[in-house]
Amino acid sequence: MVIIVQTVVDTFAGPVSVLIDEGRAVKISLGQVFEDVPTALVEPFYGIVKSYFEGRTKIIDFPVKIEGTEFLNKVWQEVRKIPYGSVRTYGQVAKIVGTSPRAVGLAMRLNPLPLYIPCHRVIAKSGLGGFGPGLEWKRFLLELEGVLL
DNA sequence: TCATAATACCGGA
DNA sequence: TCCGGTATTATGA
Repeated sequence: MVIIVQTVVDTFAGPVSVLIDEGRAVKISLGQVFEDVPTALVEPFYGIVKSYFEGRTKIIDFPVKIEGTEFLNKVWQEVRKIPYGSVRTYGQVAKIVGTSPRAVGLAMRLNPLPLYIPCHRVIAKSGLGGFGPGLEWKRFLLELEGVLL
C-alpha cells in the first residue's frame, strides 16, 4: 500500500502543492491542486515551502524521490547548486554539464520538483526564457529572491 | 530586428 | 529505431 498525499500551501502567488509519497516529495506543482489526491498538512514540507515564500528560508531541503535519466539527474543536480538570489543562463549550465542549451531547457521542462530544483534561476541569455507553470511564477520567484531584470 | 541552422535529448509510434 | 518537438543560441543580411 503506497501512501500518496498532497500538502497545499497558500502563497501570495497562488496555491503550491507538494505531492508526497511515503515521506518523500515526488512532485511539486505551482498554481495547481491535484483533484484526486487527499490533502493534509505534512511537515516539514508545508513549513519549508511556506517559509520560503515568506522570504525566511533560503535553502529548500527535504526528502525527495526523483527519477530521471542519467542526463536529467546530472542537469538537475547542477541546477540545484545555483545559490538563492542568483541566476545562470541555459548556455552556462549546458557548458558545465557538457551539453547544449536546448537540452538544458528540455531538462528544466521535465523537472518534477520546482523550488527544490530551482529551475526558475535558469534564464535565457537575453530574456527570461520559459517556465512550465507560467512565466508569472518565474517572475514572482525571482522577485522574491531579489533578482531584478 | 528576423530567419535559419546547429544542437542534445526525450517520448511516442 | 525513426521522427517531431523543445523553457536555446550564434550567425548573417
